[in-house]
Amino acid sequence: MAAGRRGDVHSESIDNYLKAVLSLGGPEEQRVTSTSLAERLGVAPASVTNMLQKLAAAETPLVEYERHKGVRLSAAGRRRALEVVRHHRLIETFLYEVLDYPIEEVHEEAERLEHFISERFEERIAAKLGHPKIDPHGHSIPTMEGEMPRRESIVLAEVMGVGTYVVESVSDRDAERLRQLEASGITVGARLEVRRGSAAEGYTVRVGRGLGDVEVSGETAREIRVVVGG
Amino acid sequence: MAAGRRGDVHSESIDNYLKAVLSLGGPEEQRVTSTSLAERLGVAPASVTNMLQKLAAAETPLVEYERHKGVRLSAAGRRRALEVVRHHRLIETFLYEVLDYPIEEVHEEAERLEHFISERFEERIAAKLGHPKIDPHGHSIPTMEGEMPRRESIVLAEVMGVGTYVVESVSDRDAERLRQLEASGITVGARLEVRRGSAAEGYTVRVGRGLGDVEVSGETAREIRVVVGG
DNA sequence: TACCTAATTTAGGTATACCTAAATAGCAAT
DNA sequence: ATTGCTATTTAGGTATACCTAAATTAGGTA
Ligand SMILES: [Mn+2]
Ligand SMILES: [Mn+2]
Ligand SMILES: [Mn+2]
Ligand SMILES: [Mn+2]
Repeated sequence: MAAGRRGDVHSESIDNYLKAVLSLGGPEEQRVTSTSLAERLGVAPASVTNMLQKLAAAETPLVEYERHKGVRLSAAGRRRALEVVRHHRLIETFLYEVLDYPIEEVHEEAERLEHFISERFEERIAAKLGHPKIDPHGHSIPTMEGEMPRRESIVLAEVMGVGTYVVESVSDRDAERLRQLEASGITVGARLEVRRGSAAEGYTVRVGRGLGDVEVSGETAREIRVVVGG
Repeated sequence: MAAGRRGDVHSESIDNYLKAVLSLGGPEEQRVTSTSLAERLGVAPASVTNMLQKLAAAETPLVEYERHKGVRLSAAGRRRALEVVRHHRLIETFLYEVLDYPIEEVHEEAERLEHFISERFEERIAAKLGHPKIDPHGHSIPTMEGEMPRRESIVLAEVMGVGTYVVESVSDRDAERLRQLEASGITVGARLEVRRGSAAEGYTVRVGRGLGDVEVSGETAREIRVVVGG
């Protein structure tokens, strides 16, 4: 069978490709390479090429693809990607707020469920949560209309020299890292006083009104976004 | 790849076959024919044969299969089937109680999500609901240990002559029927006064302390279970 | 016992989403 | 302009879960 006449050609796999293109393309929506997609999705590069060609050739193309030049999302592709991200972040918020999940467990569950909930489910949990704008990791939740509010913040790894910041968001990707950050108090909204460091050497920060200093590796600093002040 | 060494060979499809065998086999766990499975699952009989042979040939067989003689669940198959039924019924209860779904919409959503929630999700919604024993349609929720409490009740279609009954459960399978039953007050716990009828001709019943009589087709009567008294 | 029919199984396909290995294309340094 | 390497694509497979059409079988009937 031809999978559905009216553009509703979704699948868990396709959804994940679209999300990956959205995320790797960044705010400027740059073209994304097959290799980076392969790495992100944990599949072989050849599989990516295949899928991209399929997505580009669909009745309603989900990506714009040019051989050897990477892809970007089409309008339809972006719409679906944002819909799935909305699901993901609403589910995370719901698991955290309503079902009392530990913060580091919400991502994995949301990563699966995001593809299978109905519009009704989405609407109901949004209502139950009071139409939240931010998820438990500090990320913007796209609106029902498919708008993703942009927020101004910088990656901690870009910070040079001392200063005081507030944690805007923390990557949800690595549960173990999240657990450690949680343990040292580096959570959304926390005050961070950078004492010294750089992306190359890592940072020494003081958290909240804590007494001791905390070490943050350069790698971890790349997963934390902050805003100036505090 | 070989799908998983340790018996964890589940998939949405397999889960649905196991549930169907459980349900069609009845309390006596009779052998179930390919044809009835094909009908229930909406697939071709040949597809059923294929799947049954696969399930029977697995490292840990999920069914006992004999050519031309139907199947029954193995211990492992029954365990998984009951696990999925537990998911289904907990999800329905959750959607109904916590997310305020209309009763006739819970089944379809549960039918999908039952395959994708984690053990943690199961545990958390069970806790949130106070470890319920009955779902919104009046069906027993299997325990965490895989026990399904048996309840004594009869199908309304088996009722002969007049009498008073209480609705124990209503099939969740057909949303439209459920909406109509809801509208005429035939819901779990309702008092039913059977005025006349039979499975062949349908029934005339008085509901609760309602004044008017309600007609229930023989077909619908097969989807309602009642207990004597009220 | 031979026959008939309905249920079931076998055989041969399709589509999705992967994979490995073998081309090929882009591009940068000689 | 070549060379050489890496990124990417093509070609050819695998596994799952379906399907249709063509056997085959189990039972019951004549
Ligand atoms: Mn997440
Ligand atoms: Mn996902
Ligand atoms: Mn149900
Ligand atoms: Mn299901």
